[in-house]
Amino acid sequence: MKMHDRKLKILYAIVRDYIETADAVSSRTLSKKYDLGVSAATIRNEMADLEELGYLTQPHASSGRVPSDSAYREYVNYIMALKKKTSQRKYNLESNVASKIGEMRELLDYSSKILSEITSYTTMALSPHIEDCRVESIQFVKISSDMILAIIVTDTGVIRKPVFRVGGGIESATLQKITNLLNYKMKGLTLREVEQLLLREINHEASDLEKAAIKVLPQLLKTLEKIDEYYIIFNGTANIFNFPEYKDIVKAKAFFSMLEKKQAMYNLITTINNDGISISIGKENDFDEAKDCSLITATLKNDGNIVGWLTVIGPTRMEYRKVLKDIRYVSAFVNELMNHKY
Amino acid sequence: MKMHDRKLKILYAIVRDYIETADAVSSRTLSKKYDLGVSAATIRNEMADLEELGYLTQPHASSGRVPSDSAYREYVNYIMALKKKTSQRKYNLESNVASKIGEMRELLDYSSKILSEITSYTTMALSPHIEDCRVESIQFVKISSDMILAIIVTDTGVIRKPVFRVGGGIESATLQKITNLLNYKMKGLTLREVEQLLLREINHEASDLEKAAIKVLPQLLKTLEKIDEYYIIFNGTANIFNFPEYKDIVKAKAFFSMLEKKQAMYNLITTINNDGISISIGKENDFDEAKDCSLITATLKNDGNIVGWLTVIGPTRMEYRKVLKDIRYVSAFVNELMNHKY
DNA sequence: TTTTAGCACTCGACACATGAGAGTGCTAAC
DNA sequence: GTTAGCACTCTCATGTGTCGAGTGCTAAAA
Repeated sequence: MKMHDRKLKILYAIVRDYIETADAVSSRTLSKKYDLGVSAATIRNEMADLEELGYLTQPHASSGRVPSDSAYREYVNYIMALKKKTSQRKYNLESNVASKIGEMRELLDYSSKILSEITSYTTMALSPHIEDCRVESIQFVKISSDMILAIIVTDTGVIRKPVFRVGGGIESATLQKITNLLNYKMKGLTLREVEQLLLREINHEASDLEKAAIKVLPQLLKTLEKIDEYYIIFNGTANIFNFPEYKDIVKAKAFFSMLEKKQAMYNLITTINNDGISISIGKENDFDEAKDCSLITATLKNDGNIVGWLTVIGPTRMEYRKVLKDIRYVSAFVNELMNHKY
Repeated sequence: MKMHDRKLKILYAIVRDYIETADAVSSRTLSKKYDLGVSAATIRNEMADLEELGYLTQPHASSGRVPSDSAYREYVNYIMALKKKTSQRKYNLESNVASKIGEMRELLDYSSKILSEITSYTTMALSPHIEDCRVESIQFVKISSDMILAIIVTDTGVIRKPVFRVGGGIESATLQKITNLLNYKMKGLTLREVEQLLLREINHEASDLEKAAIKVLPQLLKTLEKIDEYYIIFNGTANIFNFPEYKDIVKAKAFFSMLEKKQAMYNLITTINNDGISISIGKENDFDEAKDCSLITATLKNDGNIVGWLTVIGPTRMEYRKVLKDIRYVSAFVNELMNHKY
C-alpha cells in the first residue's frame, strides 16, 4: 500500500520529532519546524488520516500525536533503504586492540562495551549456542591431582574450557589416550552429537578404551551438560534511565527483569532474521517484557557461520538513524578484525 | 557509652519497625505494637533524647522518627553479639551440586545466585585479585596453528585460562620446553612477580631458552597484563525495585551506576574487615554511590587464604537479621563444599 | 523524681476548584 | 484542495481548605 508522498513526509517528520523530544507532536510544531510547505490545518487533516491508518495515537483528546510501532516500522524501512553512505570511517578504535583479543568472547566483550559507549544505550553481546557449533578439537589437560581441564574448540572460534574432577585421579597417559581417541571420533560433530557418542561409549564399555578411561567419561558427560550453553553480557544498563519513558519505576523494573531472563533474551535474538543488521520494534518482539523496547541487532559472521550477536536495546523511541550508523561501524570493525585473525 | 536499657529497647524496636514497614515510626505505634511497659508519652521523651544523640531523625516536624546509620549500627552490633543459634540446618541446597562444580568461579556463581534467591536481595560475588595469588602451575596448550591457551592455577584454586596468539605459530615441542622452564621458575610466585620475571627473560635473551621460545614471551606478557584481574558478578539486580526507597528514579539510577563501577565495588569489598561476616552501613561505605546502601559480606576462605566474597546489597533499611542468617547458611555451605574438595 | 494524660500546634496528604495553555476538529471561506 | 478561525477538550500548575497523624509541652498523678 503506497501512501501519498506528503503523508509519508509528515509521518517521518512526526517520528523524527518524537524521537528527538519525547513529546507528543502537534500540527503547529510540524508546520513551523519542518519545511512541509502546507499549513498546520492541512497537516491536521493528514494526521487524522494517519491516526485512522494506525500510525499515530493520541494520548488524550487535546494533545499532539505519538507514533505507533507501525510508524517506527515504516520509518525504519525507509531509512534502512536509504543509500548507506559509503563514507568509510577509519576504525580508530584502539588500533592495538587486535593484539589483545585472544578469543571470540573477548571480542564480544570489547565490542559491546564500545558500542554502549558510543551509542549511550544498553547493549548486549551474545554468543551462539555451543551445542550448535561443530567441534574442531577436544583436549584434556590435567591441572592438579584430581582436576582436569577440557578444552573444546569449535569451528567458529568459540572456545569452552570447563574444569571437572575425577575421584581418585587419573594417569596422564590414560588422559592422553582418551584425548586422542575422542578427538579422532568427534571432529566435525556438534556437541549434542558428542554427548550421544559419549553415552554410547559408557554403556557399551567400548573395547578400545581401558577401564581407567571409561570411568572418566560419565564425569565428562556431566561436565558437558552443565557447560554454559551460550554467553550473554550487558553493558551500560544504567543508560536506560536517561530516557524519560523509564522515569516510570514500573517500566524500569520491567526492563531489568527482562535482562535477567537470559533464555528469553537468547530466543529473542536468535529467532530474528539472522542476516546483517535487523531491527525489531516493540510488539514485534515475541517476548512480553520487551514489548516497549526496540532492539537493533547485528549478526556477526565468519565464513558464513554465526559467531555472535551485538544488540542495542532501548525504548521504541530509539534514535534508529544514529544507532544504525554506530552498530554498522562497530560490527564492520569486528568483521575486519575477524577476517584478519579467525 | 552505655545507654539506659529502656532507651536501647526503644531504639531496637524503632529499627525493627522501620525495617518492617519503611514508615516513620510513631510513639503510639511503639507503645501499642511492642511490649515496652510505658506509655506513648514516655516513649516520646526517650525518642527526643535519641534524636539528640543522633540515632533518629525526623523527616518533618510532625512525623514519626526514622533510624539513622548509627541506629542501624547499634542494632547490628546487638544482633551480631546474640548467641548464634547453632541450629545446624541441613544443607539441602541440591545435594548433587558438588559434582557439578568444577572450579571456584562456578562455586561463586552458584552460591551468589542461591543467596539472591533466598534473600530476595541483590547479591554480588567477587574473586580475589589474581595478581595477589600464588602460582601453583602454569601450562601452555596449543589449540590451533597460532593459538595458545595458557592455564594458570593458583594455590587458592583460582584458575585463569587466557588465550593468546603467536604470529607464525610455534612448535609443540618448543611450547613444552617453555612450559617446563617457566613452571619450574614460577611456582610459588605471585602473578605480579611472574610478569617481572618474564620481562627480565625477554630483555636478557636468557640463554636457557631458544630463539623460538623467546618470541612467544612478549605475547604471553601482554596476555598476562590484560587478564581479568578479578571476577565480579551480580544476581537479582531487579530486586532493588522491591524496596520503596528505590521508587525514586534518581536513587534507582544511582544504584545501577554503582554496580557498573566495578573497580570501586572491588575496593569497597576488599577493604572491609576480612574475617567471617562483616556489615557496612550507609555512610560507613567509603564510596559515594553506596552511601544509601548496606552491604553484608561473607569472606570465603580456604586454608586461611581468601578465595572470594559473597555480598548482599540492599538499602540501609535491610532485614539484617534474616540476611545474616541466610548468608551464614550459604557461606557455611560453600565452606563445607570447599573442605571436601579444594 | 518519674510517669502519664491532655491539649495545642505543625505539617503532609488529599480532594477540589480554577485558570491558563496547548492542541484538535470542524466549518466556512478562499 | 487548502486555509483561517473558533469552539471545544484535556492537562497541568496553582491555590485553598480539611483531615489526620504525630509531636512537644504542661500540669497533675504516682
